[in-house]
Amino acid sequence: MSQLLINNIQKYVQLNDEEKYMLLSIMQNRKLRKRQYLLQEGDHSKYSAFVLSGCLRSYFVDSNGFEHILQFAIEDWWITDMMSYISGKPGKLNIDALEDSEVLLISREDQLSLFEKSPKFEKYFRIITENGMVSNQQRLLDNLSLPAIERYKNFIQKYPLFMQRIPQVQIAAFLGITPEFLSKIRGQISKS
Amino acid sequence: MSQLLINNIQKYVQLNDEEKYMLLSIMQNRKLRKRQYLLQEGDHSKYSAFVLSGCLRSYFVDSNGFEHILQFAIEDWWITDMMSYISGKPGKLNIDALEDSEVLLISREDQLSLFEKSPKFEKYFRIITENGMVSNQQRLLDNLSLPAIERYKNFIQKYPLFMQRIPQVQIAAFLGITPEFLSKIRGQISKS
DNA sequence: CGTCTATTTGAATGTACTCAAAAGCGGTGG
DNA sequence: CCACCGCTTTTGAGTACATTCAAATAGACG
Repeated sequence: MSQLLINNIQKYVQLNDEEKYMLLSIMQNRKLRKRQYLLQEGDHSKYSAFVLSGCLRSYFVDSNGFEHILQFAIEDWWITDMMSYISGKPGKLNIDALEDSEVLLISREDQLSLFEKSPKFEKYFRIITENGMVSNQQRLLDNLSLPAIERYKNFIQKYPLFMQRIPQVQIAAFLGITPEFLSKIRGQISKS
Repeated sequence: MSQLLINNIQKYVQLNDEEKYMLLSIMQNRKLRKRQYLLQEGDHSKYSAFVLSGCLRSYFVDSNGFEHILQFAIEDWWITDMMSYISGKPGKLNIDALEDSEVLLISREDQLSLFEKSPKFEKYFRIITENGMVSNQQRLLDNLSLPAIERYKNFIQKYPLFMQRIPQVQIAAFLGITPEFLSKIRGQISKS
């Protein structure tokens, strides 16, 4: 199963056997039940997780108790509380499983020592971080420039896979609207 | 003046004289007048810019003609249309100068060849990209979870330097509100 | 089947926008 | 150095998008 990670990396850099071995020997496998936390607010996010199967989310709980979702991660995606992961400080995010899931964990320490051992790993993470940044910027622009109905249509188009497995209440928390309003938007769309 | 860039890099990695020379020999100096474009929508963002002096902004113009600001960059900051810069495709952003400015430009090609020549450069850009991603995520969460007045208060706290030199209409376009509404918020704050 | 959660629907409310106009401010030329 | 012009900020009234709260309906799971 960890072949999924190797393949993901080899989209960007070619690894030799030694490098593959180094990587796999430091990554920890963990299974999560649906609704189980990988990380809770206030924890130090010691690990970054690569999803082998299932679906996780990272989210922030605001002062009124509302959840705001930063990221969904299905198979072949990375997820962590980056802020806490790179700073080593306690984070504000929660990460939990929306489905029974299996992940590979890498600690920041191990990741940095991997970078020292082979620049290929640094290159790989530099590239996926660049890509992640672009996604975040695009999402920010969508939030600034589009009304909720357009953001929802974009979401459907961009992440058709998510639609089939993620409850609407979670999608609303990702789009930045209430579940009630998302329901009204859907009614509006299906009539037109 | 390009010492500013060297110092910025040396916060994260130590460069020897050869590396400094490699870097400086490929960076192009450019002066911009106030209101001058560094990049226009539809262009390929060939360069990433390090600001030596002055202030630039990157922004998106929506279908109604409204501007939404993704980033301000003053001295010691990098700015580009990352999406276009890394993909090589035409971008949707504009970048222009809010003040007379001076920047150092690096092309993506030269940047990548720098990475090949010394992993220190890749490390540096990996780190600042990670940091940029964290800022973007924080901003996204603010937009999702806070009303405009709180976002404005956060902005003042976080970027006191910007307050003194950036017009309110630009700050409104960054916060995702109209200039009229920002003015009303300010009235509200100064009364309390 | 029954319980718990997710979704839909509706009425009242609030945050932020639109449009219009006035006031303030800064740069430029006479 | 002042006057004027253009641009930014303020103010106000009316409106719209999205929320809140409540209740009904539909779905999922043991």
